[in-house]
Amino acid sequence: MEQRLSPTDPYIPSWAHKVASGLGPGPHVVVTGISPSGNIHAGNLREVLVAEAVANALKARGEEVRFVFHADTIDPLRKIAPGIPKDYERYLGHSLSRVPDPEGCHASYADHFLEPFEAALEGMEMDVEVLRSHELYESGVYAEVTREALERTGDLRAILQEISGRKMPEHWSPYIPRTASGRLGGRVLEHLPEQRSVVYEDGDGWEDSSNYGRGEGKLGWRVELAARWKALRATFEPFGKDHTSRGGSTDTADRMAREVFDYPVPGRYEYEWIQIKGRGAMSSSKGIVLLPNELLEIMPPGAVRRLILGRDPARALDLDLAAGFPRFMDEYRAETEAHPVPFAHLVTVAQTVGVDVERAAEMLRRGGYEEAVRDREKLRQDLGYAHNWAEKWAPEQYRFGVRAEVPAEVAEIDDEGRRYLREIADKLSDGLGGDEAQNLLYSTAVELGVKPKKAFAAVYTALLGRKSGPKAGPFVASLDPCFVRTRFANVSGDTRS
RNA sequence: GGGCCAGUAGCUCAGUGGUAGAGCAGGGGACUUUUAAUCCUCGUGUCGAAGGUUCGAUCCCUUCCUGGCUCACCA
Repeated sequence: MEQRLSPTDPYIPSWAHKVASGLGPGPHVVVTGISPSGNIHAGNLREVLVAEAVANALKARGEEVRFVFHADTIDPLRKIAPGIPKDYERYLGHSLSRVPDPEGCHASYADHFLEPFEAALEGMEMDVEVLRSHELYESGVYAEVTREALERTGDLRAILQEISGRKMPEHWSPYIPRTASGRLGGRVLEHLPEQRSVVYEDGDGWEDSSNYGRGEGKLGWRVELAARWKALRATFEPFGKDHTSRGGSTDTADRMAREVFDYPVPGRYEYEWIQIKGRGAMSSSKGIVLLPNELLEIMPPGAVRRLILGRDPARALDLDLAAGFPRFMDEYRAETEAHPVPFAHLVTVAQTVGVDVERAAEMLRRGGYEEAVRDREKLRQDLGYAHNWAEKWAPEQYRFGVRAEVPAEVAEIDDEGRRYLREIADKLSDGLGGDEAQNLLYSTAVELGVKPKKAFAAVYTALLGRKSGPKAGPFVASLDPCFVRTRFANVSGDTRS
C-alpha cells in the first residue's frame, strides 16, 4: 500500500482535508457500500468519489489507508426493476449473487450491474478494493460479528424498536437464514455458537440449520451496517442524505455499534444528490440514469472528479452536460493544460474529420493550435471526447455533419446561390488555408452581388444540409477540395436544368 | 414533523472577518466577412430578515422567513 502520493497526482478538495482532519489517527479503513440491485449510476459514483477524496486526504497526511468498496451482493432481490423479466418474481428474496443475470451475460444478477461499475472505477484509475459481501460472508469475515449479534438479539431488537419506532416481530432475529428454496427468510429458533450456526424453521415448518460462517444467511441490513464497521474496522463512510434522517439506518447503526458491538462509530460525511439538468434526480425506475461510463466517454477521469466533487458534495449538484458542458471543459483544461483548445472548437473539428487524428491535427494547426497538436495520443482522446459529446449531448446548434450524399435541403438554394456555388467550384484550388478560403468565399459573393449571408447559407446547405455551421473558411479548407468542388458543381448543375 | 442544503448583480453561481466578484444576458463602440461570431468597454447589488459576538461580518453564533431535496432499506 502506498504511503505517499505525488503532490500533483490526486485531486483533493479542501472539504476532504477538513473531513480528514476530523478523523483520528490511523490506520484507516474508508468504506463505501452500494447494492447492485440495479444500474450503479453517477450518483453512486459520487459516494465512491467522496470516499476516495477523504482516503486521499488521509494518505496525504501520511496515514495508512485501506479503501474498500463493499458491494452488497448477498442482499436479497427486493423488487422487479423495469426491464427485468416478470418471471424473476420467483427470485424475490434470493441473494443477488445467486440470481441469474437477466441478460445472460454475467455470472449473476449482481455481477451484471457490478461489473460495468467496476470497469468505470478502473477507467477512473481508482485504487480501490472491491469486496463482494457474499464472499465476505462465505469466507467468515462476518462470522464473529454475527455471533455477537445473535447473542445480543434482545438489545439489538430494543434499539431498533426504540429508534425506528417500529414494533419488531416476536421472533425477530438479527440473522436471516437462507432457506432450502434459496429465499432469505427462515425463522431462527436456536443459536449454536460452537457450530457457528442457527437452527431455523422455513415457511412450511421445516427445520434446518444455517451456518453463518459460510454465508448460508446474512444479517438484516440495519444490523449489518453496524456489524460491517466492526468486521472491516471501518473508520469512515459517506452516506447519502436519505440514510441519515432521524430513525434512519445510521441512527440505529450508531447505537448498535456503541452499545452492542463495542465499536466506535466511523467518521461520516453526508452528501447531497446529483441531478441531471432538466431531467431530475437519478432514478432507475424513471429511467433517469447516468452511468459513470457515460461520463468517461466525454471527459477524462480528472474532469469527472472535478465535475462530481468540485463543489462541496454536501450540496446538491445539477449536472449540465449539454449547453453548459463546453465551458466546464474549458475551465478544467485551463487549469490542467498549458495550451488548451477550446472544447467547442474540438467539437467542430471532431464533427468535420471524425476521429481521424492526422486530419484533426492538420485542422488544428491551421487554426493556430500548433502546440496542442504535439501529443497525438492526447489529441486522439480529446477528439474522442468531443466526438462522443457531439453525438450524445450537444445542443442542436453545435451539431452538424458533412453529408455523404447531396442533402435534400439543397432544393432551398435559389438560382443566385447555385451560381455562387458554381463559381466557387471553379475557383476552389487545392491547398488553400483557412483565411484564404474565407476570403475566396466572401469576395466571390461580393463579386457576384450575392449577399454574404445567403452565400454562406448555400455553402452550409450544400455540405451540411443546414443554414449555418462552423466558420466557413477553415471549415471548407479542412475538407477534401475535390469533394467540395464536386459537391458544389453537383448542386449547381443538378438544379440548373 | 425530523434532517440536509440553499437564499449574493436580470440569469447561473464564485467568494473572504476588514471598503463586494465571474460567466451569460443586456447597453455602447470596432471589424463592409455568416457562426452561441470576435475584439474593446460598461456592474452600488438593503450579499433573505432580525438580533448577538467583534474595533469591524456577506462571511462566526442564535432565532426567524422563503425555497429545494430527503425520511425505513431506490445515493
